[in-house]
Amino acid sequence: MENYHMLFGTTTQPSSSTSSSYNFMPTAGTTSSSLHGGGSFLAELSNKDAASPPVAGHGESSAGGAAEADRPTVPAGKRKGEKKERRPRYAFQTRSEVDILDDGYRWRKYGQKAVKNNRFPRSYYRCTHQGCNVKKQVQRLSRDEAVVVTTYEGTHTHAIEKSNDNFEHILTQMHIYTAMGSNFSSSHNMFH
DNA sequence: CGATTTTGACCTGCGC
DNA sequence: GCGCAGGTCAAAATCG
Repeated sequence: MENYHMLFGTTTQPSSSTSSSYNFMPTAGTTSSSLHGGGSFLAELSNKDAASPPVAGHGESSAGGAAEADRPTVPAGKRKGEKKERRPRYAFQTRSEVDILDDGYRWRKYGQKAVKNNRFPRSYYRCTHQGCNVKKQVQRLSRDEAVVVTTYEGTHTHAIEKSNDNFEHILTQMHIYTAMGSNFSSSHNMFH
């Protein structure tokens, strides 16, 4: 059914090249102002402890979920002590008409859930590359449906297979704002 | 035929 | 302790 694949060409805005504008989220909270939507999102990011849940993330698939036929007695996740390296989190705000931005990587959608503060559902994507546990979540602001917030979790360990426009270029340079709960010392200034 | 998407169910963490 | 919110997985369906 969905046939919309690429991209910014359609549209009403001939704009230049890619048209989308990239805006990094300010840590200062300029957007908070009195908006609940924006504030909420920021608060969540900074509030998250990123303790890395032992849930089935890697290692063995194990029975994370409950199969309808069998009731797993195994509680998902029991690894205690395992810390695993922390996953860097990058949040980007993009202005686009489509939620799915092609950054050059292959993403497989693995879930969609609606958030409370947003009328639009949040989509969860995962890198299909083997060994690349990078996750990406896309969320659209109900306040500004034109604004799409993309949050990247982890870092790609493989090179981009697609050399789209300069998107990758920008993405590569986008590693600026890090929304983490324990590792965000430097990089305070977007422009160093 | 394979890969990917879609939807529902289920689990975990936190708050109260 | 229960409920809410968010996040993930799994099976089925669909597209190419």
